[in-house]
Parts: sequence; structure tokens; C-alpha cells
Amino acid sequence: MRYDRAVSELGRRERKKLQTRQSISDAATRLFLERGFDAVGVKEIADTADVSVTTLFKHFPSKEALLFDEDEQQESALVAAVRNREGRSIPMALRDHFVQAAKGHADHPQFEVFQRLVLDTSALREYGHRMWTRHQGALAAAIAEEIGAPADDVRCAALARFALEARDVIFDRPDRERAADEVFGLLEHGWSADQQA
Amino acid sequence: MRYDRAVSELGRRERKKLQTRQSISDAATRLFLERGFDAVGVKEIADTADVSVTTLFKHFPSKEALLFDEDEQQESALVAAVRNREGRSIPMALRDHFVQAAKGHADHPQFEVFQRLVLDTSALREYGHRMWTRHQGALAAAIAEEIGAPADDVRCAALARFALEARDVIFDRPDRERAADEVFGLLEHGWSADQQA
DNA sequence: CTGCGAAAGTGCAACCGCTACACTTTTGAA
DNA sequence: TTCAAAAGTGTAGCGGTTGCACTTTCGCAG
Repeated sequence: MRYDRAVSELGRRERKKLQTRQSISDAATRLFLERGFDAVGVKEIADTADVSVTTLFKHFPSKEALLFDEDEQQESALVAAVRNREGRSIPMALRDHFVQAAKGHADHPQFEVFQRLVLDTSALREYGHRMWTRHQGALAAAIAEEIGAPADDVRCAALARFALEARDVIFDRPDRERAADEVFGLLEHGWSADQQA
Repeated sequence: MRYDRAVSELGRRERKKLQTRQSISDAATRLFLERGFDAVGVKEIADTADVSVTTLFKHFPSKEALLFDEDEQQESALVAAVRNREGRSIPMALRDHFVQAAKGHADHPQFEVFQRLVLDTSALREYGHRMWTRHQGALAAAIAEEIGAPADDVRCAALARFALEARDVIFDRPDRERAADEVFGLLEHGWSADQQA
């Protein structure tokens, strides 16, 4: 959670609002990790954070959203990966971006259990995937602009969609880096490149 | 357990069960098409089909499932498209299969409104997509077997996933056949084939 | 044919996520 | 100081979904 402007520069009102939001998010994350997503009700989260259920839903649009707090920077990072790719092809730039991101997350040890929770809970896995694929439009637009194609070019949309889906395909594999090589290699050079079938 | 016996060969019990199931499905489809998915409650569907809500949920696992009745043949059709491809590459065989299927559906005029309903209702669109991507495993296995790769080969899994996702990318476009050419061309020959970027 | 157990269906109550509503409290600013 | 907007509250309710205890229906073995 990054807040560009310092918290102290906000009025008391915004500060309190942020504070409430944070305590809700904290309570939810803690309870979910302790006992699982489905075993905790919104009522209990609200009670733990010492707010009403109504207030909880004024800050978060759904129960699932309580766990996915940071989103915006992912999209800009994706677009940046395409823009500042320095000679590499777009698929390779995206491959590097994913590998890099996975490495970065590996630092945080708590990220492991967090990810386990999301992957083991169907509601969360679907919600996460939905949020993730929301970036398709922006990514496609960035790709299109980069190669000078119309903003709604089909191939750009397809590449964006495939790259985003690639993450899930790769995450299931034991050796993620090698999986990333193969999957993005497929996007870069195609199925028929080293496959006679 | 094989149930390829004709309906008439089933006992009165199974026949009645099938009958109630059908009347529920019919009532749901009719009401949904008439007034929209969200404007019809399960209670009303149950009443229309003259069953209790409990019975309704004994036949269908969710409200969305009421609209998606037949699934099994889609999967076998996908696998068959890969198997009987007669010299064509796998991506091209899948492309042809999709184009063919779209043409086949265009016959049924009621399919247009049905599709509109699904596409305009977020709950249904997501459910449909979830059901559709369930075929990834079977499709990936078929591809792997076809080229003599291990059943869990990453590239096969990726191709399967991408092909399934391709449907949605293509369906948004006005000229679906041309879109299918471009998207599956990307899978077949890769991004770098006719793209220097 | 009979009777028994399994399966299908019923009605009710409740849970859970979520929302509308009417209300009070807090706070920034004129 | 005053006032309107914003934050928060409690209650009541909706809609999908499930558990439970119950009745009815049917298939089948004795």
C-alpha cells in the first residue's frame, strides 16, 4: 500500500477514513489467513474492525475485494514493461516482466501463504483473475501504440489477452521460469516454429 | 455406468425425473429470455415449473446453470477437431472448428437472442466462460497425445488455454472470420512472424 | 402381492452477502 | 458560528442457497 502524498498532508477527515479502511482490510486479511475465506463472515470482520457491516461495504465493493487492496500499479507496470523494452520483442519483454515480478514477490515470505489462500479458494481465484484481466484493454492499447497499429487491432488484443492468461498457466508449474520461456516462446515464434504437427 | 439407453427404456422414475428437470429448464429459459436474468427469481421459476425451490436446486447447482444445459458434446467436439484434422496444423484445425461452429449456430435464429442475453448479463458471461475453460485439460491432453508429448506439456496446456480464450477475443469483433484468421495465425506463426517490433 | 428401502419432492427456517433507508455524528469551510 | 456534506450506524429486507425433517412415489426382492 503506497500513498504518494504523505498521510499527514491530508485533512483529519481523510486520515480517519483511510484509517477505518485500513483497519477493515487488516482485520479481514488476518481472519482470512487464520481460518480461511469461507469460514469468516463479513459480520465478524466488521465486528473485529469495530465498524458496522454497512460501513464495511462503503469501503469495499465485495467480500473478495477485502483481500485485493492494491491494483493500479500493476497495470502501469505492465504498460511500462511494453514501453521500455529496449530492443526486446514485446512477448519477451512481458516474459521478463513476469519473471521479474515473481522474483520480487518471492522476497516477501508472507506472500506465499497469501497466494496459497487465493489459489485454494475458488471465489478468490476467480475474483483475482477477473481483476487481472481487466488490464487487457490498457495492455492492448499500449502494444498497438508501440507498433503503430490501430488501437483496436485484433492481434494486439489477442496478444494482450494471451499474455495475461499466460500467468495462470505458468503459475501452476513447478519450474516457472522455464515454463515462462516456453509459453512466451510460443507467443513469440508460434506453434509451428519448432513443431511439425 | 453407461446411460446410452433410450429415454423410453428408462423406468417411470427416471422418466419423471428427466421430465421435471426439463420443465424447470424450460421455464427458466423462457422467463430469462422474456424479462432478463436478474429480473427473474428462482422462486418464480420454481412456481412456473410447479416445483419447490428445493427441488429446483436438487436438479441444478445454481441459478446460472439453469441456462447452460448441454456441455459434454462441446468437449468431445473440440477433441475431435484436433484428432481428425487431416494434415492441417492444430491451430488451424481449431480455427476451422470455431468458424464452423459459429456458422452452425447462425442457423438457429433463437441462438442470437440467447447469446445476447448471456453476453449482456455479467453473471452469465462469467459462468459461461468458466464452463468453457473447463475443457482446457481435455483439449491439452488431446493436443499432447497428438504430437507425442507428455500429457502435462506446458506448450500444449498454453495452446489449449489460448485457443479457448481466443473465442471471446473473436466474438467481440464484427468480422469474426477474419478475426479468427488473425488470432489463430498468431498462435500458429507467432508474433514475430510478420511483426518486426 | 406385499412390503420395504431408496429416491424424488416438499415446506420451512435459516444463513450469508449485500443494499436501501432513515438516522446520528463528525468535520471542513464559509 | 453555522451549515451542508461526508462518514458511520442499526434495522430491515432481498435473493440465492442449504439443511432438515417430512411425505410421496416407485422399484424390487421375498
